[in-house]
Amino acid sequence: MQDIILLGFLLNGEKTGYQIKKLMEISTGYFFNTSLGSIYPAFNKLEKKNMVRMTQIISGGRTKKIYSITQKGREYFQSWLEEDINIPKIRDEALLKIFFFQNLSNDLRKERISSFLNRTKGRIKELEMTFRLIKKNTQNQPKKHVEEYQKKYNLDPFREEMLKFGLEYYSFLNKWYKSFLKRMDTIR
Amino acid sequence: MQDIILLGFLLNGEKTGYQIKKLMEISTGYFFNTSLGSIYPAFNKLEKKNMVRMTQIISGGRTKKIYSITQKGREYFQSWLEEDINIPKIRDEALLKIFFFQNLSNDLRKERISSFLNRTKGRIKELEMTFRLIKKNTQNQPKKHVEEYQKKYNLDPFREEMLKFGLEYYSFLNKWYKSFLKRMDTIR
DNA sequence: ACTTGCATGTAAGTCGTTACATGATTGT
DNA sequence: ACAATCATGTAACGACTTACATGCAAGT
Repeated sequence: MQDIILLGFLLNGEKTGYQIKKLMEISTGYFFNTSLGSIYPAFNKLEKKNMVRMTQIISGGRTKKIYSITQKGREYFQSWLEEDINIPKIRDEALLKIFFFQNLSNDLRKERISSFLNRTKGRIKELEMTFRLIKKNTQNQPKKHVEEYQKKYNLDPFREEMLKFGLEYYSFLNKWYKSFLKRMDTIR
Repeated sequence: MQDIILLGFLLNGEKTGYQIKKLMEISTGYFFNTSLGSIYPAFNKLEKKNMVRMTQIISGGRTKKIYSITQKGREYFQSWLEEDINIPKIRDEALLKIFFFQNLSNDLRKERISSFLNRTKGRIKELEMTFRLIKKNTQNQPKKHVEEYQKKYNLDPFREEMLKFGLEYYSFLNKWYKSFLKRMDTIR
């Protein structure tokens, strides 16, 4: 899966590992993120498998390794994309904690859920900000500017959909935990 | 986290690794599951750390290793439980696939989402069945029977809540993907 | 002068899975 | 007889993360 996202990001233009990391943070960040310490070795492996091609350049005194996707890489990515979509495994520490909540005092239970709620609200605000930024840069703007912006962030309608999904997902979480907090006292 | 769930399940009585695996499948299964191949080594490590105590018994010709939690294990579990709840990382392959949907034909997009929807419906039905089973065994039943049942499955109100959460979570997914499918043709 | 960001890389460790291997008991 | 379930274990591998290590460039 690590490989896939690297290949995917190379589809619309060559990039360095560092660039991809930055792109991931502002786009797939909330549902898929990976560290630089795993991106670089991953690229080395992909190069050995002839999935990507590397060009070393010197830009402003800095050495950069720019990767582009090969035909083989494209085919590999495509076959992944065409596969059936697996139901996500939710490995959720929060749910696990609540599963064992019988062993926690009611006061601490409420405190932890409240603080959790605050952080999900923060997450929602972050996503809302990204969304507003997109809208601002794609609505009522000269076409050229919009295209530049979309190219820079590799934006497309489906990626926007994913942002919307994130927003609704965290809203769902927020709603559920809020009502859970309310019910808390009545739960035994 | 692997360790934590093992310790947590030992809180209400000693168990074998195999038993815990079975319990996991019917209770935490949809949000946290782990393989036998990692449970056994995990127990060995926990024993070395004096978090659990092992008693080897022979029951019906079979050798079993029954584990019980120690004081040290209890403390370790408790300190985990009392910690702040982290926002879950959703590492979702489904979302990643949709993120790259621009590279898939509209026909395949629809097909994949439809099949995905069918499987989430299956998941919902599974959870509904478990839920009905609980209700059947805890409502209008002699008290003794209910207690036995709850003890067997380590049932408590919070664990029931987690089942309800799962149901609502998958319903949310279902709803979102359904509307996504409908919108599909209008998305570029 | 100093901090932040750009840019890459390695080593150690964690955490987990799948596949393989064994063997007994229980139900059909 | 045969399949399913109970019961344990190991080996190989995979996929990461964190911490460490280096160094230049740009802005304040």
